[in-house]
Amino acid sequence: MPKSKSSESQDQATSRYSIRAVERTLRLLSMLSDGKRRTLTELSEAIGLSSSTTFRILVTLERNRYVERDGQSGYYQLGLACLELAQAYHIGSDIRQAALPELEKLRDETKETVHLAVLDKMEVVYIEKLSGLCAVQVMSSRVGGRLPAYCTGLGKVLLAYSDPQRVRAHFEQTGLVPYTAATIQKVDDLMAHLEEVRRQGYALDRGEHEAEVRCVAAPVFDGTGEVVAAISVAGPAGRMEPLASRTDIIERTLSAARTISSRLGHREVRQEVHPYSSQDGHKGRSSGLG
Amino acid sequence: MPKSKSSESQDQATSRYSIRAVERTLRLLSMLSDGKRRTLTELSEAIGLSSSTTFRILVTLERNRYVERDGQSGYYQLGLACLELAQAYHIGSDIRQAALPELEKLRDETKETVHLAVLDKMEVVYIEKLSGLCAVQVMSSRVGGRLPAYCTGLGKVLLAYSDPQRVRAHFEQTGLVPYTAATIQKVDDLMAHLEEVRRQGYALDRGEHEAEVRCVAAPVFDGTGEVVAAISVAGPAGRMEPLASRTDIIERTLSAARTISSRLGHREVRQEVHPYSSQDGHKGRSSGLG
DNA sequence: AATAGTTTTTCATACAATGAAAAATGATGG
DNA sequence: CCATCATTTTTCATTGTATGAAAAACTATT
Repeated sequence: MPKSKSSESQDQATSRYSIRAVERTLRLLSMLSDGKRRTLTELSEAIGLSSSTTFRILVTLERNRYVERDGQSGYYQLGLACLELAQAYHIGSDIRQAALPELEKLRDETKETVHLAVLDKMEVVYIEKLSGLCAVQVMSSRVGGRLPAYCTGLGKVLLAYSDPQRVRAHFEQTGLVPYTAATIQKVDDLMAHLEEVRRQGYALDRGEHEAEVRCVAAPVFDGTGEVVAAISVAGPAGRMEPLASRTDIIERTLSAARTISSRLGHREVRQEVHPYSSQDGHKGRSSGLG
Repeated sequence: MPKSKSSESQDQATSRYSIRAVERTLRLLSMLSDGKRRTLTELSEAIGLSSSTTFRILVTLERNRYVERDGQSGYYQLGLACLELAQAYHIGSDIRQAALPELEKLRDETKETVHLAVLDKMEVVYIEKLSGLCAVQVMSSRVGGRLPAYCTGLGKVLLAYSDPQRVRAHFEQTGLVPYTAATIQKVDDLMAHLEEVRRQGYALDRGEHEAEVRCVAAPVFDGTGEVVAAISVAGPAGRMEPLASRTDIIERTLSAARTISSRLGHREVRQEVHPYSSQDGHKGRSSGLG
């Protein structure tokens, strides 16, 4: 058997104060975060640690219900404690607290699926999802799930209020993977589009990630004027088309976003629809937009 | 005798293979699981470690998004990674997968809130919740949340199929805290009630935890014949009363539970009657209705 | 500006985490 | 049924790393 050729120098930027054992543990957890079951051997090979060390980490996690074993088969998977953490995250999240009532209202008004999301490492992470009242659900989104930012309404809004330099640098490095015919594929196009989104104050998604999905997304500001989240209304093309003309949906989405923002302490200095002569191109300060 | 003469005073039952640093980390996480924000000092005092150690744990968690800091205020709270873990837990959970379609059907049929839960350490942990279609929600249940088992429909079902010895021993030690006038308060009463629940094949809750809530719960079996979960339909007293006469709801709940069980490989034949206390079939049989 | 209360950093040391390898367990199949 | 292989648990010696103490850098609060 070939000794795991995977470079164990993978510990890379282990920052000055982080604890190795803990770091390894968290890596193991995130390794299990695809929901697949794995054996000890698989895990220890994947993470590049000896089976004894991996075993001890797993024992510790198991004792605390972060992983559980599938009966006698010996397969490991995530455990109950993970659910409890998520609940706690939700309880502690101002943003979600502030948004929930508005999201419900928005869902009831539009009958479509509404989302709340934040940006992390240039990806969209869904914080909340309220499924639409009509018929079948086809949205692939999940609370806690990640999607690329550049091809979703939520993501584009969030990117639009991020530092353009960083955005460009990131996507020039990673590239823009096309999911549908509508996916933006060139970084230049993306940057131009983001500027427009910022000018408009909202983003539209015309099936850039899932061909049949259309969506309207708007930014949520906090007390410091930063964009901390975004909300969206999404539905099948059939009901949302033509998107730009559904000013009712756009208006309601923007309105909900404004309400949530104000609940987070955001003072509307001016309307967000203003020319683009910013002093500071850095963080998305709404006052700096004008 | 193992040579463990070491004083494991503080770290209590640290099992043979668990890793101290990891154990501490997980305790810190569960400490944050009430959603409250805390400072480093608060946390280090609460967990009984030096501020430097606590700091290093937190740094490691933060790097991996398991905790985040509330701006400059320095307050720590759970982070995004927690959400992702929960999503992964759901994906990997057979039980939830098997149950979801039936739960949706049950919700639509009854218009009430339906739950899926498992037992952990004599507590009910909610795995899934689908809110009722009618009006206001008053249920305090949350996915990932815990409630005492002895005063909820789900809990009573799950206890009814657990080892009575253990159940009795546990509650004799912890006692039965009364939440409402209807809460069972004596262990003997509880045990007698559980036996009945088992005979019936389902449990009713007449406001034993929340005065205004009524609920019907039924067990879910897996391929080995074990009860691995329970489902319930719950709603306000006004709509559910008189509970025992709502045979429609009871029937539908039992039926859904049977379908889920069979999807988990449970064979309906009454083969695996547990050795002790072998009354009549404790399967989801409907003879005991009314 | 001075003080008190935090959070970060440094540092020396003990001991806890680690990999290797041996023992136990379990699966396969001839 | 035993022999073979694969995987999981346990043991063990070693070192490196996690740790508490204490000092330094910050932040309020007055």
